[in-house]
Amino acid sequence: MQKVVEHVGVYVNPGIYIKDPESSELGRRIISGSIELMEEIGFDAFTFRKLAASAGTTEASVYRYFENKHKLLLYLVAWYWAWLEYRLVFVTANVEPAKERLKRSVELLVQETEQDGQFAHINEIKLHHIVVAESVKVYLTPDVDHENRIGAFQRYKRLVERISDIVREVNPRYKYPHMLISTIVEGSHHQRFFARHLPGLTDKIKGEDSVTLFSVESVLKCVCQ
Amino acid sequence: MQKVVEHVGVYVNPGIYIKDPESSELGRRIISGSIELMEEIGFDAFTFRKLAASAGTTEASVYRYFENKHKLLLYLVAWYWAWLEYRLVFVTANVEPAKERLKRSVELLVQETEQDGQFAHINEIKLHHIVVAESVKVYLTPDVDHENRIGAFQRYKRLVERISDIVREVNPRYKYPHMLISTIVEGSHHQRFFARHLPGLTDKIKGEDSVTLFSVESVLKCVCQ
DNA sequence: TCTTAAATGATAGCAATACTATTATTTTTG
DNA sequence: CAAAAATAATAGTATTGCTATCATTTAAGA
Repeated sequence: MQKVVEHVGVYVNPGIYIKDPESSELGRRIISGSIELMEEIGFDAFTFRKLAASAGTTEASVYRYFENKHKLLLYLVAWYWAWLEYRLVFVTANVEPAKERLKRSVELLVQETEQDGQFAHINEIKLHHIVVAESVKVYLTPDVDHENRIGAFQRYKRLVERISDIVREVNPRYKYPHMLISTIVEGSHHQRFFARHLPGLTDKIKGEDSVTLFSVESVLKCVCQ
Repeated sequence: MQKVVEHVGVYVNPGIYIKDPESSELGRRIISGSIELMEEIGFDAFTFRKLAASAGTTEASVYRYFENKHKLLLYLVAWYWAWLEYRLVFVTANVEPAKERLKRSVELLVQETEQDGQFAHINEIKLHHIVVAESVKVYLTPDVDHENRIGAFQRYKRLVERISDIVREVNPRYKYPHMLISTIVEGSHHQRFFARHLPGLTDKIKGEDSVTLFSVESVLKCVCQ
């Protein structure tokens, strides 16, 4: 029997996995092992065979948890969104005015990640690297529509929805809240990647986190006035 | 011997291919065939074997033009950037003030593509779909740094540079011109994709091209004031 | 026009990948 | 402690990504 472990509010849609990796020691080893390995060699070179070897199990066992490596990436990214949403609650609680809440939300979305001690088997910093480098591959696939139907992007959509609500609070007449937020989120991933590999496509100013400053400034300029 | 065909200013860096596909009839068939096939089945399912079949040639012959399918995608995307840069010259020629030139440039970057009769073997509309759905895969790879060194992203970087120059003309004190432009370009791809598959992440208002309106409005708000 | 080189086609083959299946062994749990 | 569930061990298959070989066509130079 499978127990549903609802880990302090960070909870991933069951449609994504075959067997909940939080429900067993091997499952957690698969998750932590895949974060290590994928961060190191990238999604394309990542295989279940290599994962099994590095996590001390077999290919067949990994397949009992995830249909394929694409679903596993989906799981990692969905976990990341769930984790962000969970933290969003704390970051915005009792903050007034709405404009300040918006600022803090955007900072949460785009800032470089710090380790969160609560989840022993998840290295959040490496997971953030994976999200930056691979998360677009999660929806840029011919199966988007099907995966959307099974709720694979629920967590992402809800996060964007929540922050769009704050945008509307700040300026109810602003026409493109979802577009603005999803552009900033995806954009921050690209910009972090560009800063490392294609500096000609970004602006890195010494001594500041340019991505965060740019994101907050852009959102506020677009929404207010 | 290979002739270099510099097709009305749309010219791709030679480091990307083994043999210039513009230099032979088979080469052009490979390009047009790959645009058709890749648009239909997506980059991941696309293989040289399938391409050869649909273009009436053999796998081995395709390999004489491109090292692998990744390089072929690189070529298609680089061609697209070169084509955009070529059109940018016309769109901005003799336009004053700089703010109007910026507006038109952004429109060119983010608008849905129309067919250009000049290039018989290239379907620009389908190519734009490929760029929207697959172009991030071109740099989100462990080989970015190497490919950057061989000039694979030259065309993209130069396009962003040119428009950043216009931004600086409009407002010399604006701190993040490259970030702004590359965010808007990549963002427009995402938003077009979201509009089709994940509408919850975007805002589609009937009777308008929301992506273009949002992009122009955002750039002007960020740059001016 | 003949000769030679270059480009293409036809075919084969190989290592790696993405799975599936089978059976043996261990672990869990009622 | 028995039965069921989970995992390990191993094997196998179709597809992919790529290389190699050699025959044939096409183009180019003398």
